[in-house]
Amino acid sequence: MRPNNLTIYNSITRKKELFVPIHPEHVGMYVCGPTVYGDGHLGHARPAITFDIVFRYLKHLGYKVRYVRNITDVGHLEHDADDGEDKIAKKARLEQLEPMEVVQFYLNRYHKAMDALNVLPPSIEPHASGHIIEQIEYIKKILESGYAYISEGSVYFDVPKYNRDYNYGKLSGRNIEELLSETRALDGQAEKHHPADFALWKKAAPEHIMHWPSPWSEGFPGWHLECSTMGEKYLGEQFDIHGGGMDLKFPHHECEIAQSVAHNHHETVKYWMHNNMITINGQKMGKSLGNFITLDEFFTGNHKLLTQAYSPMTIRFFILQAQYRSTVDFSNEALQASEKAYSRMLEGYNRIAELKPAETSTISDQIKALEGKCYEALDDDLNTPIVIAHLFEACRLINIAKDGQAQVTAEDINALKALFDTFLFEILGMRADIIAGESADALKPFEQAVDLLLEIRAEAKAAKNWATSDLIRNRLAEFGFNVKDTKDGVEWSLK
RNA sequence: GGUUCCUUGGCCGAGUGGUUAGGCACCGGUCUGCAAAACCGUUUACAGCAGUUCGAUUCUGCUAGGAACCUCCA
Repeated sequence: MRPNNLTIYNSITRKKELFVPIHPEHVGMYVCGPTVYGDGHLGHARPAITFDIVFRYLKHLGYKVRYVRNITDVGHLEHDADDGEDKIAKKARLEQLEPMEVVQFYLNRYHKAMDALNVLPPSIEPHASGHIIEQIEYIKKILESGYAYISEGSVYFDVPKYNRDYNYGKLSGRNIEELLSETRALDGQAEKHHPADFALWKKAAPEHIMHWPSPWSEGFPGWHLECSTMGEKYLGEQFDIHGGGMDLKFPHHECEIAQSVAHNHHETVKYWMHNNMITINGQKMGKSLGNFITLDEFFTGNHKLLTQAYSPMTIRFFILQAQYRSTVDFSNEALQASEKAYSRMLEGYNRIAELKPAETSTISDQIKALEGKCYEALDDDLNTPIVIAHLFEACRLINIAKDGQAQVTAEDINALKALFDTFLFEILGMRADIIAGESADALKPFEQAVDLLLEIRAEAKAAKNWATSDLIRNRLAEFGFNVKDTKDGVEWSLK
């Protein structure tokens, strides 16, 4: 194990804390996953990538990590026109599909997008629908402890009672008096004792197609419950990290805390981590505002707000160029800057192989310092933009070495290679192959044809036949090829 | 209205009580038959006002503008 200096910002204490796992060498991490009734959008990529970095870094440090990310496939209520009909059920009826078919369809697409973004699969990906029995047992225990009540076949969490014994609002900084005065009157509130009470079990309306038997009614679990239940089932009564988007702080995570305290009489989570939002024109990208762009649309460029397609690695790099607790604003300009930046970094990385080792080094101190600086940045609450800045510094050193402005030893070259392999590829999870896109084998004949044309051009150039050489270069440019004359000969790339 | 938070140069984005973040763009240079590309170098900041301080972009207060949450949401 590496010595652990990792500090993370704990949302519940509102400060950076040294990360000390509950069980030495093991880490339990739970992250709120997607609701699979639609395609994932750019906003969904943020927590996936953020906690992918946490997962990768903890593993790199030598911890045995169990990472649980749930799939919400039941239980999200809607309060508006459809009177609490489950969202997934609604969509299923709309499309005349089985609810589970909808879930599977979008889940497959979600996995595909995550794979493209090089997000590692979590250790366990439990479905809410597969844990109805556990959720019912969980409710029973809360009822036994007296923090819930039954009303008209539904079970509600008794927030005022809980708040007398504990502190409801601890995470989000709210207090119950405000909630009393501020909570709006919503449909179906009559069966609640207090407006702030929330459902643990909801009796299903007759037209509701996703429901399960329970001691209280034929119905479905409340939407905060799955995370408490599955987190405890797979990670225990106490675990290290719980993550999710900032928009889930209240009420979702607040309710989770209340549920688990009512259930276990102590808190479950040691470190709460929340990623910030991705904005578009300064506003949160999301379903309710209808201003989201799906990941597939980014990959294909098929959206009116996009001026081009962006590769998954461009998206990943873009997200990593901001610290996870800051909002990050989407724009074509910003994405294009990321695309160029990452391509430049890869060029730097590829240039390492071309470096000629010398006997002595003029920049070995600077090269050696970079590793420690990268660890320092990661240890400071996963400051990925700083890691990237240091990697650009490495690129600069590689370039001046390549240019002959500095000398490097074989040891330096290995250190540079290791720096990229560890930080860029292993921990930041970037891939080197993604820019090229198409599979190399399929492109081989085309590459050979281009090489042939450039050979002819080289001969023309040697004969000072500029007309021919320029014709080849200019026509290739029209077809979308960049031709570069370098000291070491001609290079080309597809734009 | 309440809770929490933000405002950094042309753009995106780090960070700090005094010392260059980084990227993109711009400009200058190197290279080149020319060009492009590449590489090197460099310029433009900390919303406004007041206070604390030897010194504030960084701390405090006020003002202006913006965001998230309070309803499903990553």
